[in-house]
Amino acid sequence: MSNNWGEIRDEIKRRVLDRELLPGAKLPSDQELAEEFGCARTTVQRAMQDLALSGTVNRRRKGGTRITLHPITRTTFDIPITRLEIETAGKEYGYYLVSREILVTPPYVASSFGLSKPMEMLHVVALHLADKKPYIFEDRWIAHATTPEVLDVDLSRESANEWLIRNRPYSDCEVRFLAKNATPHEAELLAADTDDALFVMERTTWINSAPITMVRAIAAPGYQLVTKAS
Amino acid sequence: MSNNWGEIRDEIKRRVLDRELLPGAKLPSDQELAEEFGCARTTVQRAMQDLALSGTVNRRRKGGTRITLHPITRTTFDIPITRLEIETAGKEYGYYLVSREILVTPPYVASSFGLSKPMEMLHVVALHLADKKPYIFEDRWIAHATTPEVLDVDLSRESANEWLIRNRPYSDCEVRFLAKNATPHEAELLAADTDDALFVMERTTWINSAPITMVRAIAAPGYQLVTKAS
DNA sequence: TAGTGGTCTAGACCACTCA
DNA sequence: GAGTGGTCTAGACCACTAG
Repeated sequence: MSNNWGEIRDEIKRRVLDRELLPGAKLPSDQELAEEFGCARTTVQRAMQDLALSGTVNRRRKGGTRITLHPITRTTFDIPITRLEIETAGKEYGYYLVSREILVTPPYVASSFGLSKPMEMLHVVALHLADKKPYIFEDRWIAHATTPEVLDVDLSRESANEWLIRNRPYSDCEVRFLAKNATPHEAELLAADTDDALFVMERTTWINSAPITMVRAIAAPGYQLVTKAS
Repeated sequence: MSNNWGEIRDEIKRRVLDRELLPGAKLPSDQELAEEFGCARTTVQRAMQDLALSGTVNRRRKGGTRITLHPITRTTFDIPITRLEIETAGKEYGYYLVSREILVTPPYVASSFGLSKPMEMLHVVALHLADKKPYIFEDRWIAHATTPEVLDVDLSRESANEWLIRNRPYSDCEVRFLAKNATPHEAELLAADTDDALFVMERTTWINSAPITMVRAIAAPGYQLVTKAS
């Protein structure tokens, strides 16, 4: 007799792990499970909501609940502010503004925003340091047409990322992870060798389809993104 | 007067995007919001559950609900079966078993599993092809002590990944993303050049702390992982 | 210790979709 | 058309924690 939704979820998970329920198997209806567990249907619904969210089961009206046929690994990454990531690791944070200028967007930036024409944006290049060593190199474009106040910010003291997070929420965000060889310039800034494999995180954000910023964050050699999945 | 939870969620989100609610701002209690929106408290609770899950707000008993002070980008990746990923992209899937042998785990594998001592595992190397071109190179260790049936599977016809997914659910999974330079061997298999930057996805899975498998999937040059975030 | 969020119940109606 | 999941209500009690 389980009367909390977490126990019901765990019991269903156990049946999957113990192979009592195989991929594709159909579960009883919520109503029947409620009777089995001796609880209200709402409670079963809450457990099933969680299992559906984690990808364990698929639910369809009239079709019922089934164990996912082709399970996928669903991973969630929280990408923090770089300063907090470094400080949380117990290291000393450092920040260095490399350049700041208004330029016309090159094609790859415009296309990332989905713009049909190039436009002027604020281009900011900066370096984040952990214990005085290069950690992440940041190449950022900011649409000052959308956020004009950013032109008055002293970006040599505070990273554009932190200012934007406090002052410019976004409605949409696209994230890309990839690998690239270090250019001589990147190698120099990151204390790496030319052609070293570097891990790159790109993010583009919009507010109601108006561009806000696009950033390419290039990590120093050895960087890993780690997470636990369900 | 909103009486469905999605509308309430969207209205709160709108207030955040329009900067009517700033990071750190305290929201009225669920009870008060229920009166404002003219609905039951349960409905507000459902909306808030969603906002908390997406990282928009923080909720604490007695402390109330606040707009997240340091918003983070929370991204969710679904890592599918490679065959389905290729077929979904409308390409022809190919699979080639490179090697299969029982070996003692090298230190990096044992430590990834959290094992104190090395143990014998099945080591499988395979290549996934998209339209006859190398797509992902897979280097996998399978704990046949946990899953002895895998020794009888013909891994030249079916990838170990697909067999495991159908036959060996996991309770825990750790995922790592990183970049590495191609070794001569990897370069040859992936039709790349030695030292090309390659994107690597590593996954280690357990069932109730017993090791199942660890895989290092190395993608051909140009591979990107893309997702939309909230 | 009092306020706030988390959960459960019992019942109702609706929305989707399978047969 | 009927079965099943999704949502809403009104009320209750519990669990956590800020002041």
